[in-house]
This record gives sequence, structure tokens and C-alpha cells, in this order.
Amino acid sequence: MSTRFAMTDARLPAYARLRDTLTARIAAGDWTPDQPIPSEARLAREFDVSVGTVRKAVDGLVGEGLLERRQGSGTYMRAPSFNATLFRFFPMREGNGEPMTIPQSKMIKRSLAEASAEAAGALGTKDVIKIVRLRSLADQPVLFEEIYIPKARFSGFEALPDAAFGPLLYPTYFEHFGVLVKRATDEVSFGRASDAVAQQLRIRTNDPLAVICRTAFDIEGKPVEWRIASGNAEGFRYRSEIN
Amino acid sequence: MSTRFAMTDARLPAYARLRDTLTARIAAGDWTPDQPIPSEARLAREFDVSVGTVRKAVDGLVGEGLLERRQGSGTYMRAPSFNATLFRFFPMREGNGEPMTIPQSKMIKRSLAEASAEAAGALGTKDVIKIVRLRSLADQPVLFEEIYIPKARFSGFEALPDAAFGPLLYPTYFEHFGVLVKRATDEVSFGRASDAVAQQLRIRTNDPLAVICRTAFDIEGKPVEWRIASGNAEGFRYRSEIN
DNA sequence: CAGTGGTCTAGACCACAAT
DNA sequence: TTGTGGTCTAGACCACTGC
Repeated sequence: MSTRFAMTDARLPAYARLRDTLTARIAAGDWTPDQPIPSEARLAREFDVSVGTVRKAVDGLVGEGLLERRQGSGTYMRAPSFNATLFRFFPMREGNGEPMTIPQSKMIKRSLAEASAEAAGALGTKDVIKIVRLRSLADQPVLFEEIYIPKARFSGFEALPDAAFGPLLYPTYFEHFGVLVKRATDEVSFGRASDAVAQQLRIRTNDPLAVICRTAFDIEGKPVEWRIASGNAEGFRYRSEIN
Repeated sequence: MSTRFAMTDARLPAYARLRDTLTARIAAGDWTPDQPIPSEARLAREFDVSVGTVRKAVDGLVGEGLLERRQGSGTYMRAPSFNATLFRFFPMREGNGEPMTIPQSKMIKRSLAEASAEAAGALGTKDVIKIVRLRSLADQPVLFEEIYIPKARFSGFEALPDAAFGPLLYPTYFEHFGVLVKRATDEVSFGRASDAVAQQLRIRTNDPLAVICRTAFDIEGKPVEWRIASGNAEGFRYRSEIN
């Protein structure tokens, strides 16, 4: 029995088409992270290719962090490992090396809005939902965030009950809207606190500010979120790996 | 004909041992970036494994960015692509999108020195060579750098003629000392300019400063450089990709 | 125990580069 | 034309998981 590949360039090699087909299934939410995807032998039969070709396709997705192999058990889709890295701006331990308390997140506002020029440029639309949050560490506010997501893909987000959110947004994006954030670019710069931001962060107006602008992309490379986060420049630390 | 694997755990699978052996040859400088390494068939014969196993070993190194395949031509070692990313702190184009002039680099001092506590902690030795540089863009000084490298691996560095340096250090590390930088971690924070730094950067003492601390690691994961770079916080931008 | 991924083989044919 | 990497196959046996 053989299944047709998803719409994909027929000139591509079989493993690439299979990879894209599997990606589409993941993006479509056909599988969940708790259940294994079909076995390699099964996929080989289904798509009428050899197991080796399936392995090469799966290898690619494992390399991208989309799938995860567990020997003897199966291959599973992977909730983006990504989230742990989102707290890179905070010093995660006290000066003495003690781990800090869990970061908290307070939703201040959600509303339909018109995107700023920068957000609209990144997202390709002015029609957005705006989210305002304040993140704290040990009851100290450390990061003030304004987040923009395209209305077209997150319709109804502004009306979700507060209980639907954990401290992290990306799992919510996936579970409620099928949007899987796969990659992001950060840009760190320096600024000064406006009245409003200073008040939220409990610092003085015009105090030095660390500013992180992020654009997040989904599995297909389309931008799905733009955010600007501000924190006190004193004590700020941003870690980054270069390879 | 079969060559022994490099000293490596015999319990590892063949492809992993071959991968490590090839890594060792690269680190030892057995090959240069302009000449292809032995063909897959040749390596298969030499190490008495199948071509598929060689492919898997090479695949790993290609994934790490150490090797590069060129269809029809051969597999080549790759000078670290890395260097282009080292200028991530500067806005590389003017506000209007015009590319900026090439960054310049002025060596101020090289000398044997005792490492600061932070540098010694990162490098695991106090016995270092210290390098001081000033980097400029369009004749404006933008970044003041203090760089520490372990004396044990860079013996004689302080005595090299100035002509031996291009604007980038990592190629020099490799060509003169066989040290291949493969990975680094950056940490961005904000501070204030000391007298000395302010003078170099032509800003005022106590002006806001962007500070980047980097630890660089070689192919075997050993730390080989620690540097602290400072620039005017105004106009500073640090880009980073998250995956 | 059956089923899964992990390793490895020994081929085949194709696409491309260098000569 | 020759030699290289690129794709693909159809098996084999091993290591591990879960029942």
C-alpha cells in the first residue's frame, strides 16, 4: 500500500519529499508528543520506499529538533525544547550560585490592535493581537513584554480564559492554535525607560534599559510572533551560543 | 589494507570511532582546506568498513561544520565559517541599508600576563598571553577588546610580527598554532565606561557600555580563549539565532 | 516475547566536477 | 572518461522497551 506524498516538488529526492510530508503532518497536528509516530518499517511500506530512505528523512527532522528517537520504543514528535532557552536574559542563579525561584508571568492585557510599524514589518500584517505581560523573579519585576501575533492565525486568542495560559506562551500557541514555533531571532540593544515601563519595572524614568526584540518563526519559516521585552540594564545578562 | 582507529573507546560503534579519528586528523592539521580529504571509498578500504559507515561518520562532521562535501569533487575540511558571525555586535549596514565599510582592527598590545580571575576561571590557567585591540568601523572606534589565550598553546604569539595578523584572530590561531575554534559562548551585559575604555572609544567616562564576554572552545571542547569586549551602548546591537 | 530503533553491509544507479 | 559525492535498496544482526 502506498500513500501519495504531500504536495511537494517531484524533482526532489524521495527522502526530502518524505521529510516534507512528515513535517506537514506534524504541523497539521496529526500526531501528539505522547504517542509514537508510525514505525520506520510502517512508513516505508506506506510510502513505498526502503527503510533506509525513511531513516534519512527522519534523521533530518531529528536534526531539526522536530522528532525524537527512543530506541526500542518509537519515534516521537517533540514539543519545542526551545522554551527553556527563553529565560536566557535572567541570571538564573543568585550571585552565590543558588538557583533562583521559578520565574512568574503576569498577563496585563490582551486585545485586538494595530501593529506598530516594526511589528507589522516583521509579521507582514497590521492586523494583530497585542499581549502585554510582566515577568518576575522572586516577586521582583524583571521584564516587561509587548507581544504581537497575527490575528489571522490566532483568532480568539484575546478571549481565552486566563487559566489557559501557563508561564510560557509557545505551548499555548501549539495546543490551541496549531502554531509550532521552531526558530527565532533575538536582537539585544540598549535604551532608556519610558514612564510607563519604569513604573512597571519599579525603576526610574530614563534609567538604562536592556531591550530584546524577537521575531519567532513557525515550522514553515513564516513569522508568527514579534515581541519587544525590556528589563533593567543593571544585572541584565544575555547568553548565546555560537557554532 | 586497514589502519588502526585513533585511541578511542572500542565499545563505540564503528562510525563514531571513525568520526573521532577523522576529527583527530583535522585537529592535527593532517589536511588543509584546499585539498580534498581521502574519498569515501578510500577511507572505507583504509579503515576496513563499508562506504555507508564512512558516510555516516562524515555526515556527523559535516553537521558540525567541520567538513564540507562538494559533489563530484570531494570532501574538504572547512575553515571555521564562524568568523563572519563575530561581527554580530555592529550594525553592519547604515540606517538606509547601505553596507558599511569593512571593519578595521588595530592591535594595541601583546604581552605575557597573569590572567584576571574571570579569564583564569574560564581558561583553567593563569599563565596567559594578553592581547589588546581596538576595532573600528569607518574610522570610528566601536569596540575595545582584551583577549586572553593560554600561553601553553600559543607559545610565541606575543613575538609574532604584526604582519602575521589579519583583522580576524581565529585564522591566525589555526594557521600558526593549530588551534581550531569551533564553538563559543557569548554573554552580553551593560556597564559603564572606565576612564581608559572611554578614552579609547572616544566617549565620556561613565557613559553606558555594552559588554560582551566570550569563551571560545576548540574542536575537543577545551577553552582556548577568553575575551571581554566593550562598546558604546548607544547604537549597539547584538543578533542571535535560537533554534 | 514481539516490536522498535541502532548499526552495518554490499551493492546499484545518478548527478556533477575535473581533465 | 574517470572519479567523486548523492540517492536508494534489501537485507543482516544488535540493543533496547514494553508487555
